[in-house]
Amino acid sequence: MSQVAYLPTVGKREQTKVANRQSILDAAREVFGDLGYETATVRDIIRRTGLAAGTFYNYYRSKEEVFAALADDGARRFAPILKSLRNRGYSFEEFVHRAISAYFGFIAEEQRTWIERRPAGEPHPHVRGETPEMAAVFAEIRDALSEDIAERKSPFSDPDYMAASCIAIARDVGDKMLERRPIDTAGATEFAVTMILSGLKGLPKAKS
Amino acid sequence: MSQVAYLPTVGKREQTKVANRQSILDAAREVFGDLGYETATVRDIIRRTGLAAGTFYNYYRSKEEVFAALADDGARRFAPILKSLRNRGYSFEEFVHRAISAYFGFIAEEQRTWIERRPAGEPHPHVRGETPEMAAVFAEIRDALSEDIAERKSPFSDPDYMAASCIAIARDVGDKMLERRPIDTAGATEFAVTMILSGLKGLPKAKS
Amino acid sequence: MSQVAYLPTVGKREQTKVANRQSILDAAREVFGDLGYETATVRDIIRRTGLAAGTFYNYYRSKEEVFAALADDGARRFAPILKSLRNRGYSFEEFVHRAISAYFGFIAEEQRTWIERRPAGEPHPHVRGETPEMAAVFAEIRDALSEDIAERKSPFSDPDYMAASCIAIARDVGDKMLERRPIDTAGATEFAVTMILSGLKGLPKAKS
Amino acid sequence: MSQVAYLPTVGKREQTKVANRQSILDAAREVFGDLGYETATVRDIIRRTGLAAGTFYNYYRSKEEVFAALADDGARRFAPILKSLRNRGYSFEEFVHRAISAYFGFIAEEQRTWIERRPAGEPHPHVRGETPEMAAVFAEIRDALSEDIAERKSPFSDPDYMAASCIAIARDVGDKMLERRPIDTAGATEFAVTMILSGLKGLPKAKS
DNA sequence: AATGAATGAGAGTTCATTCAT
DNA sequence: TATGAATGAACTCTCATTCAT
Repeated sequence: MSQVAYLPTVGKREQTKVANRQSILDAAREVFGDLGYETATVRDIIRRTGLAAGTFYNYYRSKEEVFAALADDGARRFAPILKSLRNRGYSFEEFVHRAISAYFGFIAEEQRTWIERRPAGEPHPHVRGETPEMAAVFAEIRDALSEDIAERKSPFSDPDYMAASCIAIARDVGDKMLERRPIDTAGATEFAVTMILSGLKGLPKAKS
Repeated sequence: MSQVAYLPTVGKREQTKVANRQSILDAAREVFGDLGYETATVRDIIRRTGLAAGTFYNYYRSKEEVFAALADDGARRFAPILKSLRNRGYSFEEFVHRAISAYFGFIAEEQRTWIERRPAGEPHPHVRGETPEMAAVFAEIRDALSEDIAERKSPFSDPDYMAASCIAIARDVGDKMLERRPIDTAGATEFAVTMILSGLKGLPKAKS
Repeated sequence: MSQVAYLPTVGKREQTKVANRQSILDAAREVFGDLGYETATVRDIIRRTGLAAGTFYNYYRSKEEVFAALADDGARRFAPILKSLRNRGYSFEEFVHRAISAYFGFIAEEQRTWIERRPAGEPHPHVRGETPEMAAVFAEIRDALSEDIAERKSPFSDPDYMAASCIAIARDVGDKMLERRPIDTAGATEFAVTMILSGLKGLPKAKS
Repeated sequence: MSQVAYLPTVGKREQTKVANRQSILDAAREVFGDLGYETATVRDIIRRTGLAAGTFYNYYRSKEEVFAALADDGARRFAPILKSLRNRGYSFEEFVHRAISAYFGFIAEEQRTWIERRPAGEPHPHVRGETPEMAAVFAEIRDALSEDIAERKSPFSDPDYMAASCIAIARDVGDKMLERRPIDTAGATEFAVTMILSGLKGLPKAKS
């Protein structure tokens, strides 16, 4: 009666469902970030959530599934940017610049939203401080770059090593960037792109 | 009884002690290689060893400790090479070349000794196909590079990003190198060094 | 609105109440048939029902209770036949014949209605392929027979063993009968009755 | 030193191992008897044992495996008797008599050793009061009988129903026998054999 | 020292049942 | 009355670690 007709009513049930799903995702992101994918357990996620053990399984069937959901989420949010990258007829230089810039922008934004407090002593060298979202987006960038390099019949030798190098620089400079305050995406982009492009220029041309 | 009295010998005890320690290390290396550090369990190591469960704890107190021992082992073997690098008055170019070359040589050798068969589908992007030794040596190289870059009052801006980039290239090109047959350390070195050096040259000079 | 006013009707509520109760019973019968009583879970029943989990508890308080309801149902349908058996002054031979015949007829009919597909490999010898209804009717027959034997001051020794034997034959021949195609109740009845009656005749008379 | 040389020494370890294995088997038998195979859980068994949860798995890998061990045990103890039955050239009458007698003897002995106190109210009609051993031995008898009947080109019709009947009588008279005090295996055997043999004699000859 | 069974914490998962909507 | 998400107990099983032998 007191409800405006054209607004879809959202019951309290619906609300808590959404809230729970979200809090599981949030908890999972934190746990994956803190512990790493392998070390993280479903129970860790649940605990951080305050929900009952069984509740987790109303939303996701396994650790893999939450992880995938998180990764998909990142990939989905990043998709439009990436798409714009793929379609236009950019020069290689332009492409690299935009890709790196987009990637750095994304992870900076991620980090900003999830200021995770990481205990000072790294529990183990293999644990990486990425959220699944970042990992997924990184994978997208990696694929885009590899593809672009492969497609362009690059004059340079060994596109495989080339792609690996570009990606390596992007990832590690990105990581370093996140450790600084304030986070300067423009500067990091500038650095990485320059490093990549002039690095590539120094390479010998492929034998024809 | 059957021992010749006047020759200083190692007692049976000592022998098996050494042998056991070694066989634990060997098993651990295989297991870490096959399963990754996180996924590997002490049980896995013991199983591959043929020893009793309790025996493990006579030598190492935990998975971490074997891992560290393995890493130390690698670092120790790599130390002389690295030392020679640090002491002489090489130019930066020379230094980079030698460092990368030494690193690639080391991991290629490692890999040759431990042809680990890794299941085709990477279960997760974060699992790396390195032995603890490689990881340790990588860390040494990283430190050496960072230090060298920092020390030289490099004319280039942002030594931190620079070091990160160099290291990133070294690691990822190294990884790719290991996937090829035959393993061509010279070629990979050539590539990585060129990429690094010409990349760095393209960077703007630091503001003075 | 669309209901004709002057006809006494069952409200929608009543209708769905009946329908729900029935669909729970149907689902339960299938589940018990497929999985066996012990293995079956309330969840299994609910799932096959399409109803919400909570709805089950508006009708039955537990698995035991649905089971009992199903059994009662069978017993109730069988009751008239059984009653006719108890009241008339049949000879023992006649009684046995009619009882067995009635039992076999009932279970054949049951089976016909609920062609349960049972997985080939019996997971365990104790799981029986009966519906609760069959079990209940079997219990009725067992009681009737025992009673009749006890009442008749049978000349034969050991009415307890006698009853057990008759019942055993009835049950197991009945089970076998259900496995054949076409189901031949007349033949099975013939066999079981003959076996029972001539078996009993061979027994020694009770000591007087 | 104080040990007699030709006696195999049994360490304390060995002793407790044997004792534990046995106490698991004993607990399992009780639990299966009380709860039935489906309802019984590994935890139930462990609990009755006083051992730690993990200890169970040092001996058996699953509920199935303990069950099988128990059944095998019964079958193994029964094997010699059964074998003597299969080999000799007994008449059918003689065969049946010996088989039933052996079966009743076995279950009486079982029961005597494991006077399980069963709560008065049967928790559920499907739960049978047999140990896995009895079940296994029953299966042996069933097979032997079926085989023998099938082999003899019996003049009687429908060997399948015949076997079912014989077995049914054996089982159910056996069950009843166990409920009486004192347990009279001779009497029960007499009854069952007579019932079976005279029952069979009454059957029509097979059509030739 | 080596052994290997015992231990008990804890992981993943399912289930009966409740209760706010 | 129907709904279905939340709950938490309980289950199976594995693991690191201890300790009597």
